[in-house]
Order: sequence, then structure tokens, then C-alpha cells
Amino acid sequence: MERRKRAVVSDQLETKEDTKMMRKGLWSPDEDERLYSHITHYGVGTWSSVAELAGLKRSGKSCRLRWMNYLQPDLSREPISKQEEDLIVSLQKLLGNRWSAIAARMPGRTDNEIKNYWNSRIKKKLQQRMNTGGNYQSPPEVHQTAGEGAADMNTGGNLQADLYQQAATSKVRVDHGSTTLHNSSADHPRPLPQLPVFTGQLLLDPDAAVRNGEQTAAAQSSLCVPFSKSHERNFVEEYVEFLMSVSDELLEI
DNA sequence: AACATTCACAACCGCATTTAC
DNA sequence: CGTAAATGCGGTTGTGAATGT
Repeated sequence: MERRKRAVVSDQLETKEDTKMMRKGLWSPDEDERLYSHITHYGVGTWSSVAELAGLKRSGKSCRLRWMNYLQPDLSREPISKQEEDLIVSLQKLLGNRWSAIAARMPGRTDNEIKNYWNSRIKKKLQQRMNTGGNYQSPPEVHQTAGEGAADMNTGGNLQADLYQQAATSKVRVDHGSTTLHNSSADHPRPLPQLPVFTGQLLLDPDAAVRNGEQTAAAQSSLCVPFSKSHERNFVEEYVEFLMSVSDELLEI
């Protein structure tokens, strides 16, 4: 809480600074040139120093965003293809609105680009198909305020629950320690590559759950550990890597 | 032609997390 | 270990172009 207040204060200071002397709005070609030239020559120390050393009246944040989303040389300038769109849809199903995680699996694409594409096109398309009676599953609406998002994080979020739910109803079985793929053609499960083992649990305070009489497997599990956001991130990242490595078939869960 | 609406995308904002000291 | 600064992320807003009336 205290930290959060500080972050807000820090941002407010930056904002105050911005209104005094920082430029805002669209970047001019000259600014782009300065930023690009500075970074290609000297690299990025800290973003605030980049802004200063490149002689830009921009916040470090703004410089970072411009570089990441527009100036980076390895960005793709091609329109998003049908294949990429399908990939976005699949990954969004798996990861939710974790645009940076999705972008990490799409070379040349940025989180902002994917987020915009999702919001302006895919979301609409899916909605239309829903309205016309298509059996397309609507993407989960994530009208989440920052506060709600934080609440999700605090409770472990629904993400793990969703993954478990998917795993439970799909051909992938996620056990503590063992994983099998049930081949649709044969009923004999075959061993899979190492699946990241989920050693966290969904409750903030497992002891409290036990005290409350919630005798969940997680609460009772000797593997129970506090489940931080970084645990969550690692788990989800590894889980998706795993799914993508197995087969296209699994991506449709 | 003039205005309104829609669309796509760039950029901003607030907050959480990570890093440096 | 605590604090401040830096960074990263996702939601939202702003803006210019395209399209419709």
C-alpha cells in the first residue's frame, strides 16, 4: 500500500514535470531521428538519461514506448496475417489479455500492436460471429479496473483456475508431478515432455482455508507454497511453451 | 462540399513489479 | 532491509484518415 502510494506520487511528479516542460503527443520525424540515432550509437542506459542525452523534451517512459513500439529495427511492418491472427486468438484464449506474453511469441510484433489489433478487429469479429449464431466462443471480456486486476493478483487470479479447468476438460492432465497426453485415436496415454509442475496454490493463505474447514487438495498439499505473481507468470509462461511445443491439436482447447 | 461517424493506431496514464542504492 | 527510482504492463484516450450521409 505504501509502495503503491509512492508509485503514484512518483508518477504524479513526472506528470507535473510533463506539463511544465515535457512534450506530449505524436512524435515528429526529428524526434524519432534523435532517439533512434542516440540508441543505435550509445544504447539504452536508463530511459530517463536517453531522453536527456538525446536532447528530447520527452519523459523516459515516452522514449521507451516510442522505441519499443515503433523505432526498434526488428519490428515487422507487414500487416498482421491470417495465421498471426489465429495465433493471437489461440494465445489470448490461453493467456488472457497478457499482451506482452503474447507478443513474446510473435517475433516482430509488439504488445501494443497486438492489443490494438485485438481491440479494434478480432474482438469485433468474434462478437459478430456470436451475434450471427456462430459457435465461436466469445473472448472473455476483461473489463478489469486496475483495482480488480490487483485483487485478482492477490487471490492468485482466475488464470490458474482456468488453466486447471481447461486441463481437466481437455486431453491434457495436469497432476502434481505427472503429465500424460491421451491420444484421441488410441486410449493409451503416452508420456509427454516435462510439463511444468504447478507447485503453487490458489489461496492467499492456505492455513486460513484449513482453519475455515476448506479441505481443498491445494490446502492440504505438502506442495503448498505462497503463490506470488512471479510464480504465476513462470507457470503460465512454461505452460504455454509446453502447449505450443506439443501440437496444434492442443492449441484448440 | 460540409459535417458526422467510424476506424485504426499511437500515445498516455495509473499502477505493479523490479532494480539499485 | 527499507526506500526511491526505473521499468513494464494493460486499460484507456486522443488523433488523423477514411467513409458515410
